[in-house]
Amino acid sequence: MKSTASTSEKILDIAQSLIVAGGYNGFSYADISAAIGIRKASIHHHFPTKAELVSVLVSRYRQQTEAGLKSLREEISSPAEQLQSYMNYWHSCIRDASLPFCLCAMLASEMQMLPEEVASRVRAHFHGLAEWLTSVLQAGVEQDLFRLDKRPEEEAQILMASVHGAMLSARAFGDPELFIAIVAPQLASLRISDSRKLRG
Amino acid sequence: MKSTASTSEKILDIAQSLIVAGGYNGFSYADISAAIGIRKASIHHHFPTKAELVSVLVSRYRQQTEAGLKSLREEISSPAEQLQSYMNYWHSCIRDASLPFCLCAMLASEMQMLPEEVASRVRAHFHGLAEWLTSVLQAGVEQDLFRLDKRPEEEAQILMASVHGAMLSARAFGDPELFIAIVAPQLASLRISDSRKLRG
DNA sequence: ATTAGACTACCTACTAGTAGGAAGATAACA
DNA sequence: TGTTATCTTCCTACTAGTAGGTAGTCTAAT
Repeated sequence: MKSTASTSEKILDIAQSLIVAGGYNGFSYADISAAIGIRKASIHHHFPTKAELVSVLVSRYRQQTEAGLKSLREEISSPAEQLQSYMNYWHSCIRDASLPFCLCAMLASEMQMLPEEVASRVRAHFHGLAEWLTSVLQAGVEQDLFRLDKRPEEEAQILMASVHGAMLSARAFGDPELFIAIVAPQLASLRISDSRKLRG
Repeated sequence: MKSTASTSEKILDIAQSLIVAGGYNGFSYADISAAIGIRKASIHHHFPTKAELVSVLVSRYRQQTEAGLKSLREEISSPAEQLQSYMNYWHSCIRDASLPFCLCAMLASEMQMLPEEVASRVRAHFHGLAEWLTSVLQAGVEQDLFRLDKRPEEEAQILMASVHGAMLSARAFGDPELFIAIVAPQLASLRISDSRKLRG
C-alpha cells in the first residue's frame, strides 16, 4: 500500500516536502535524486525543467485542495463547522511537524521571484480557496449563523490571508498555538453567538 | 548626501533589498557585485562568508528597529498611538513598494533552512520586538486604554505574529489594504473605546 | 611601513539541463 | 509461435554556467 506510488508521484512528494522546508530556491534536482534514489537525469525525464516540475506540483496541490474542500462541504452541513474544520486541519498540521505544511503559503512568500508559470498557478490556488471561503461565508449569512462587516468576497480574502500569515508565523516562532490564537478570535467575530441570537 | 555610505554599508543595503525580494537563497555575491560595481572577491573582503554577511545585516536591522521603536515611545505619549504609529509605518511600506519590506518577516519564513547564526539573530530581533510590544500593551493597560484577554506577553506575541503574517499576505496577494483589514480589527479589540469607557 | 580596500585569477562544488544508450514492457504482425 | 517495432523508464556521461570562497597583487592613505 506504499509502493503503489509512481515515480513521478514520488518526485512530486519529495519536491513538496523540500519546498515546504526551504522554498523554491531551497532545493535541487540533486536533493530529489538523493531522496528517492534515482539519477538526476531520470527526474528530468519526468519533468524537463524545474519550473515545470513545480508547476505540476502546484496544480496537483490545488486539485487535492479542491477535492478536500468539496468533501468538507459535503460531509459537514453547518458552514460554521465547515470553517472550523478547515482551521482544525491546519492547526493539526502545524502541531504535528510530520504532517504537511501549506505548499502555497511557502511559495507565496517568494512570489516575487517565482517563474511566472509557477506564480500564476499559486495565484490560481488562492483564487479557488477564496471562492470556497466566500461561498461558505455566504451560506453562513443565509442561515443566520454569520454576520459580516464587509462583502463576503472581502471577508474571505481577509480570512485567507490571515490563516496563511498565521500559519507562517506559528511555524517561524515554533509555537503552534499562535495559529489558533490569531485565527480563533476572527472566526468568533464572524459567528452570531447563541446569546446574541437569543437577545436579537 | 548619498555617497557618504561606506562600501560595507552599500553591500548590506543591496543584500537587504535582495533578501527582501527573494530570500536567503535568492541572492548571490555575484548579484551584489553587479549591483554596486565591485568584484565578488572584494565583497568577501568585507564579509568572508554569506552567513556572516546576513548575520551582520540582521544585527544592523535589529539595531535600527530598536532605535526606531525607542524614539517612537519617546515622541508619542499614548500607548494606543504608539501602536497605531507602528502599524502605520508598515502599512505605508507595503503600500509604497519603493519603501523597505520587513527583512525578518522574509527570513522568518525560511527559518528552517537558515544557518544557525542567522536564525538565532532573527529570533533575537523578534524577541526584542515582542518586548517592546509587551511594554506598550502593559502601559496601555495601566492607563486604562487597553483591555487584554490574555497576559501582555501573549498578546504581544499574537500581535507580532499577526502583523508579520499580514505583511507577507498583503504583499503576496498584491493588496496593501489586506494588511490593515487584518490588523486593524485586532488593534480595535484591544482598545477600550470611548463609549465603553463612558458606560463602564 | 603598514594597512585597508580593491583587484585579477583562480578553485571546487554544485546548478539546471542535454545527449545518447540499455533494459524491459507492450503491441503488431508474419 | 517468434520477430520486429515502439514506448517508457532509467542510466552514464557530459555541458555551460553559477555558487561560495581563496590566493596573491596592486595602490593609496595613514
